[in-house]
Amino acid sequence: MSANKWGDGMLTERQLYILRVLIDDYIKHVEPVGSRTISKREDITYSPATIRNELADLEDLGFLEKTHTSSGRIPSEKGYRFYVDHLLPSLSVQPSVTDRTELLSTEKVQEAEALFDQSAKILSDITNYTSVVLGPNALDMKLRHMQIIPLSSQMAVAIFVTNTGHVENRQIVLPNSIEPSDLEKLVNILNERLAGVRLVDLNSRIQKELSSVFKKHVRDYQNMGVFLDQLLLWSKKEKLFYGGKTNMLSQPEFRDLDKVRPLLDFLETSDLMEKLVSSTEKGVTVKIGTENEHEAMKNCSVINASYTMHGKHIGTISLIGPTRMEYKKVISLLDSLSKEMTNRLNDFSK
Amino acid sequence: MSANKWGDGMLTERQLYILRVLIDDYIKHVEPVGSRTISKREDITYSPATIRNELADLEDLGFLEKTHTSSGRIPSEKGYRFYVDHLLPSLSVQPSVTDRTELLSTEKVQEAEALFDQSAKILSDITNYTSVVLGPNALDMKLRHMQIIPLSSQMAVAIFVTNTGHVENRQIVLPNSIEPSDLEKLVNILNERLAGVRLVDLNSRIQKELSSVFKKHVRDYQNMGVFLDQLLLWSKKEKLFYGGKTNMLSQPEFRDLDKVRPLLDFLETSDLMEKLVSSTEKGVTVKIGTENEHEAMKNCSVINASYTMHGKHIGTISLIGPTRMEYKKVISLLDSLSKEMTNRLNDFSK
DNA sequence: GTTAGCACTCATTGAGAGCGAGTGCTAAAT
DNA sequence: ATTTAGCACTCGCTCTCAATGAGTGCTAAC
Repeated sequence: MSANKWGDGMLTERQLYILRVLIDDYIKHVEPVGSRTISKREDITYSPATIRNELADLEDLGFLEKTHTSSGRIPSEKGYRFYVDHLLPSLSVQPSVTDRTELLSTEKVQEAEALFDQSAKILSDITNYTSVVLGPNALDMKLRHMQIIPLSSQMAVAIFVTNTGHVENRQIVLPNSIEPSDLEKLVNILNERLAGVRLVDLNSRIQKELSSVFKKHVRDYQNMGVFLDQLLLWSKKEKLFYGGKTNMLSQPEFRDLDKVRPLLDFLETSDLMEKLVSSTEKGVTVKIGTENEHEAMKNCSVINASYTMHGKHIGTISLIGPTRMEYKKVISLLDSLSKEMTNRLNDFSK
Repeated sequence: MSANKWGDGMLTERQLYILRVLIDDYIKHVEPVGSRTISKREDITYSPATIRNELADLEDLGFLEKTHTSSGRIPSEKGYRFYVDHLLPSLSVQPSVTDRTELLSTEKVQEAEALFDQSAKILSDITNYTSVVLGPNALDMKLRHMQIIPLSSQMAVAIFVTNTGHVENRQIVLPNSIEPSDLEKLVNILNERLAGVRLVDLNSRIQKELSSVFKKHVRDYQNMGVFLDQLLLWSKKEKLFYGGKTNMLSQPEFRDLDKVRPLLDFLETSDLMEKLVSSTEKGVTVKIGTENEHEAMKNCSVINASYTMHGKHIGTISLIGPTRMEYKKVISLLDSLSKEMTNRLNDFSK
């Protein structure tokens, strides 16, 4: 009789099996599972009483919970964690799933933004959960070309094109002192010297390396500092693409208004969302319940998968649903979808 | 005893007064209002029985409804319409309201987009309803400058700067045949000839006026047509800014999940939203219930106010809430907020 | 024209009974 | 030493029923 190590004790094969069956059933039917239900499965040869004993043990070990004294069991957070880590069948990709991800390929998705948006929409459609794509941080991209286009004597638009074809722009106030010829020189210097530098590094690079050059070519250098700060000081902005924000409403565990409200509010106020779906690890990661370290997410699981460009992790595609998620289906789906995104992205840059 | 014309009949002063009091009360307490409640007001000198007679008449005239045979009255859609058109006290601006709209001025709002976003957020915060700002259609702005920046031998980014400082950009595929010098010529011609033309009109203008010029200066003119279409064919995109999307959940009439769901879904799928909050009229307009001509909005009112630039209507700021809205407060608020937005916008372009 | 009085309606609330799915425990069977 | 049958018990859910109370419409009197 083989056994697995987990925490303090061991689990017998039978316990493992019962735990798996119970969680599968609960995920499917969203109702506490009793001993009779489990014993009815044709591949189970034990009586309800035996199952009950095992269930009591599994509850003592912290894998299961009861909703009230005489109810069936539901998985605890620890139970889900164990299920995801040790009980998930090998991640075979269902054919039906790959069919759907191919949608992504056939749709005419010309630009990266559209790809992210499409991906989020498709993912939430398939799963009926809420999906979030964290787009690449444009400021990590490298400068290809910049330009300043005057609007009036005082105002101008600064435009930055990155190597990925992304365009950042901002309105700036021109210093009174500056002359058109100086502006032109400035832009030329920046383009010559700073091509290939990440947008976010532009400002510090200038401070370090280019002050001498500027002094030589540009009049009124002291005013220039303020201007350059205005031009190159970025506020971090990563773009989030959502799909199925209201899908939470169809999850039976959130039937109650007071329970969905914090969730939906959380989805709307995106400043915390970024942290939630950021992932430093490659591949698919699963965070269950309180592992997400946010009150509103305590009954949710977040699954992240990262996509890459030229082998570098640049963003994530995530799924948010109740802790009782269809992990089996969803993990493999996210895996293949993130790979598909990676492929498509690298096609763009050909 | 004076009277007002409305539909087929007349309403006595007393009826007008009772109707107003009832709607005020219902808006405040969200519960059917009975004759006793009305008669208790100190400025009412009649007994409940008299009120009942009047209420019965007002119901016959279609201004009021009952939820069941022995309930108090609630306003009908027609009732609200009459209330908004004839019973609203003169739109005096509450001091508390102006205080809040000044927030807009003090916040450092540098760009138009930020202004719209801020406005939507502030509006929904004050009112606890859902707000939507329909941004100006960038394609109606005039071309200030355009540029094509190559990314690779095949791909390039086209950038269009408008007179308002807005930047539109798109990735394009370069025709095989085109030479860098030709591309430069093309851009020069476009900038010389098309400055001041609305983006949306660029393509047709070229077809009409510039084909001869191109033939003279640019080789391989036949391929150029496809390329220009790709470059200048816009898909309409107007930007929507939301505030308080989940505020609907705190409205007592939408306590029920099945009732909010369609609403929230509607708010998410924005393609119909644009039509809902578009308004050709200047000033503040109110659409009540089914006047909005969308199933999901049948129990909602939409209040639109347009903001302008150089006297031209360019967008709207709107509020979506239950038909039982605090019209009094909200209409004057929207009026002043839209004016404030107009001021701020015109400050930008100085 | 106004109002007091009264019968009537209907949504809401709470108590109590019955049901059923589930448990834990004990003692017998394997 | 396991496994299982049997049984008492718990708890949530649903149904019914009666009481309550806010409201109405109508009629007859003021």
